[in-house]
Amino acid sequence: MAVTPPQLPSTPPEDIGELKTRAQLLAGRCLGQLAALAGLPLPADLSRSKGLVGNLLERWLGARAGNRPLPDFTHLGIELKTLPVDSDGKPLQSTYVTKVPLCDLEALEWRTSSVFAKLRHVMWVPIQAEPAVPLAERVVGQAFFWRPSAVEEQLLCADWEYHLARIRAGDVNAIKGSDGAVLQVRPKARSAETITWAELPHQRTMPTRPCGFYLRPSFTEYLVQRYFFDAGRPSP
DNA sequence: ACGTGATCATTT
DNA sequence: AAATGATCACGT
Repeated sequence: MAVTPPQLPSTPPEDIGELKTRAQLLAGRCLGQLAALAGLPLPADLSRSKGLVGNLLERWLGARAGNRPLPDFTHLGIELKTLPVDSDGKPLQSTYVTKVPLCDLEALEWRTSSVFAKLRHVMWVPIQAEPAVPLAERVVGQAFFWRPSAVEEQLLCADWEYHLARIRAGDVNAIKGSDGAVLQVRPKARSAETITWAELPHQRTMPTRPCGFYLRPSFTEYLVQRYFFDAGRPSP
């Protein structure tokens, strides 16, 4: 049977089934082919195009959340994340989630937070990302869907609450990348000199480094392992 | 200027 | 080698 090249969708997927169908057509294809079919040039490397792979997959899957702090497939409540992996399926980078909030801090709650909104339902798309492989030859993997289990949500929530407590206390500039078991707070800005203002409770404000929440590679590695190597196994 | 898409590059 | 802190491009 002839292999039909996929076509760029013009509309978001109507349901998760359509999203899975689109992803299935991309699995096993290389970035060079997908970029060419989309009419986009591929640079030699990602040093000046760090978001290129994510943006390319957004186009191929019909994601349209723009830069809003909402899931990519807004009507489905599903967030798209590409996951750079090596040949063993091990993540090579942390995963950016969303900006760390610096205003209306009193009212924030885990269940209504941007982190929870983004991670409640994630479509992970592994992408071959070893630097030795030319960008155009890197292969798109099998996508998988993840909803945090009760235990996983508790891990995320505990880190989020811990970070928020420090932010509310005015200690955001003291948070280190080593803080948090699965969810980190790290700089997220144009440069180290970029400054924004945190609106702390009781109308205090303070100059602050813009930061983002990130998932540690060890956490996403666990998700990959669970999905691809533990699926369907009987419980002990 | 800010948030999302992330990876880069230096330190540990 | 892994992790942390720094950085690049794009759309709005």
